[in-house]
Amino acid sequence: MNLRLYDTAAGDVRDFVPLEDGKVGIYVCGLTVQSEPHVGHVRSAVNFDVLRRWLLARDYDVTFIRNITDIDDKILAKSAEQGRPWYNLTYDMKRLLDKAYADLNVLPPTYEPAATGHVPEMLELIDLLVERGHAYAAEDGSGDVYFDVRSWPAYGELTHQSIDDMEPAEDADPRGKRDPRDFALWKGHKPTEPTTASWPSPWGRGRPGWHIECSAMASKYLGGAFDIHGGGVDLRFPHHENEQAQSRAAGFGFASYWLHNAWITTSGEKMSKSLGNSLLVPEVLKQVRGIELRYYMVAAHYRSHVEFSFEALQDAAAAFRRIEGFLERARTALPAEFHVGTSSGEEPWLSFAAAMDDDLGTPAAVAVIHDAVRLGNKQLTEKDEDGLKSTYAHLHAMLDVLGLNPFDAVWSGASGDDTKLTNAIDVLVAGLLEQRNEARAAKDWATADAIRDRIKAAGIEVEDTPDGPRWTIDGGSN
RNA sequence: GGUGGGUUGGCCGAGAGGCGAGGCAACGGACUGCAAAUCCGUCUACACGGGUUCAAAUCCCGUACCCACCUCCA
Repeated sequence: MNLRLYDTAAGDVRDFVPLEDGKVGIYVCGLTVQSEPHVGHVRSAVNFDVLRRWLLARDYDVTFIRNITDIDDKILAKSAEQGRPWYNLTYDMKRLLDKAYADLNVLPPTYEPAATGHVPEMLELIDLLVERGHAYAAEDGSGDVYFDVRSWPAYGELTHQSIDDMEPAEDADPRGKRDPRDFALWKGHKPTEPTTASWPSPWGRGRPGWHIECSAMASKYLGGAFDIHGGGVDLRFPHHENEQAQSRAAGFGFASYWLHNAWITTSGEKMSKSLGNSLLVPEVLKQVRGIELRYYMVAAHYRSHVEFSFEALQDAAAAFRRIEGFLERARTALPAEFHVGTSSGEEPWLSFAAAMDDDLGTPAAVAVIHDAVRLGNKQLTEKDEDGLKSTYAHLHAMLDVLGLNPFDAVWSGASGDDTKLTNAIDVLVAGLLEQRNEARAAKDWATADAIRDRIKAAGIEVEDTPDGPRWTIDGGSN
């Protein structure tokens, strides 16, 4: 069985064959750190995190580079608006972004290069493009350097467009451009912009254009040719088209596969257009736990639009709690010394793997997980310990691939205070449950139910099981 | 104008010629003092109009509507 991925450049699903056996290099366009991360922003990170985890599960040696863009027009505009240095804005936003990633169990990349740390590499690349006749300094003395799209016949190949069919941008400022579609590799410093946002170059002080950073950083950390380049659909054009054009014009092979994740929208429109803060990651995490939000994202295919709604989010959370509930019951039922091994060529792993190999078919993979949960619940009631061990172990392995294993240490609070608290509650609840048991033994149902209601009022759910009552804090363990 | 994607049941969300993913909700049953949880069962579908085929949600043609991108965007 082979992994197959949808490649935007090919417009179809292709067998994944890495350039070097057993190794995969991935470059993902991260965020421009100019505002607080909302749910839409983190989807991309979650989607590509799943890709990465699946490749790791397939025993690939994965190098995963995800950049941040920390200098651009918007950053300068916003920082000016907010009356603080641009580098303070980007630094703050980056810290919030890191927190959001961590809350969603997105693995840290191998490295996270920032544009401003790679100006020399970009200048080197621009120089090479000028030398090869694919770039030119603006003729109006602005200090800009442009990529010459007409000099690169393959321009448009990634998004299957021809230059002549492209609508010139309404606000295109022709300045010193030879063709309105030429794009900036380097932007000459403007007196209205802070000098801290400019770097020396052969063309005078200035700052990098948007696209060049990814070309420079990808080749620095992954080599001139690498396996997978990812990002949101909106980046296909112009960003990725331009990246590919300039890299290939410079003589690099660049990416073999292009993967693009779809949007999360609200009321049918892009989140960036939505007003209000309710979709910022920390806000959403007031309603559901990080693992539940992640489940919501993983349960949809990465190439499908997700129409965000809190109702759907709550449904997803309920579905996830079913999985979690089983795992907790199974863990209690299994001997404490039972350790989960690695998964192998058995069901349901095989079905799960087949789903994942099919262009990361997480919806089908999640269905396999639910089937396993149903089977496991049956094994639990039938006291089929061997079967239960196997199901439990497989679920661990599958959930690990999706980054959704509730027992993963990342989901529990950072402090050890949780355990203390749990123990304290356990002692208190145990006392009440003892009273309730006495009442039940005396068939005094009114008293028994009153005690249960009282515990419930504290947000603690009591369930009677064949092995006696057990309690859980409402809505999971967060 | 060009390019790409979509429309599935009460809701979410897969599938891509036959064998009805899955979850949530609802209903019935089992279990329970009652619940909860769990299990078993049931129900509501493929935007519209044609066509191809023994067989279409799936392929083809057309129509409608929606979304994204065309140099700020995850």
